[in-house]
Amino acid sequence: MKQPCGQHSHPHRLIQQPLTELTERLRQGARKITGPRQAILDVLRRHQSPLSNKEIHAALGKESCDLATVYRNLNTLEEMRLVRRFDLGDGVARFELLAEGDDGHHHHLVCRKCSLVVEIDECFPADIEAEIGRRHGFTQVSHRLEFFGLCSRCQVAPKPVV
Amino acid sequence: MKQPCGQHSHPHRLIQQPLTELTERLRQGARKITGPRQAILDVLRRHQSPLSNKEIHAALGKESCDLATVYRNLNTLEEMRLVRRFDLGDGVARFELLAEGDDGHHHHLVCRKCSLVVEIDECFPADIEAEIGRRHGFTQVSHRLEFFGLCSRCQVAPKPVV
DNA sequence: CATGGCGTTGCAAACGGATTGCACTGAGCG
DNA sequence: CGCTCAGTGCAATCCGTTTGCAACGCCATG
Repeated sequence: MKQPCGQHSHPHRLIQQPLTELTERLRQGARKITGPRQAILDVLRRHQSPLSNKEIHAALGKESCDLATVYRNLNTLEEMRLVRRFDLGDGVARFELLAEGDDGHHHHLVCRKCSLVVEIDECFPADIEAEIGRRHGFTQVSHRLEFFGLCSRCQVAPKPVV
Repeated sequence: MKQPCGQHSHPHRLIQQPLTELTERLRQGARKITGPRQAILDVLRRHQSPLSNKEIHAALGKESCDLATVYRNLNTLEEMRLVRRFDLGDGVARFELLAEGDDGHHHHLVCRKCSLVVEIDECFPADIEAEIGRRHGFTQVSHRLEFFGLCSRCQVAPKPVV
């Protein structure tokens, strides 16, 4: 079913432009540019909505690797700030590609039925965090904010459309 | 270690005032007033911070019951709007007692190190939800908002104080 | 272009929170 | 005071995620 990772004959084909920059960032962390690593980043590059480990694993084509490797890599990539982790509240971690220099701060509007995810611009007045922190003696305050609702499709269709 | 639930000799002792009201709401749902049920509500009544299933189970004294029963009861109680479920992002569900008529809408400020939880008043202008929904074709929009930071204790102490 | 170290991978086992099937118990109605 | 069905204990199970270990392979260095 799965095949060993060392066997792909064109290891760099999927990486298009950001190879240099990517290589740079990987090297800085004493990280290696492996087949699975590239393939995972490539899957994220092709999707706009946050993807779960399992979804990413399923989307890997012939470059597939073990699910555990997907987990490990996403943890690593998050550490390196190449991806951002989202918690949509269903107990499944999802990830988005993070652009260079981008702090990736935005929120999501999630459909309760079909889990459709829309990116949201709205956010807090930034000073509220500091204010809240000061009021309660906290520092380094950040926040997590997600909206939930019923998307237009699920309002009419009683059955979820995945 | 655990003892059967039927053995407590004073089944109603812990319930103080809200027995009538509680009984009312339980009866309406064709629910029974059992020992574990009372004990769980009582534990929540004695705490202000949200508690996990495991914490609640540990806090049950001689009224203890099976952990599975704690899970089942909290699901039931949430359904009945007697408690509110919080997701603090660590993959563990936590619960707070919900007062009669209270919609329980508020948010938390959580310490990243020691998991201290403080209740927060700040929230969104209510119309933002509707606005966001309208803009993206969603209805019934709600939100989840949590703040994370370093509490005053953990700012000085490098080690978490649980 | 060969070599070696260490970061990475596959595989399987384990982990932790949560759920569930089943037989038994007991709350509360008539 | 019985009957009935919600509730319970117990153990098995589920699912997302992590981890131990041996083999592998990326890549800095010679």
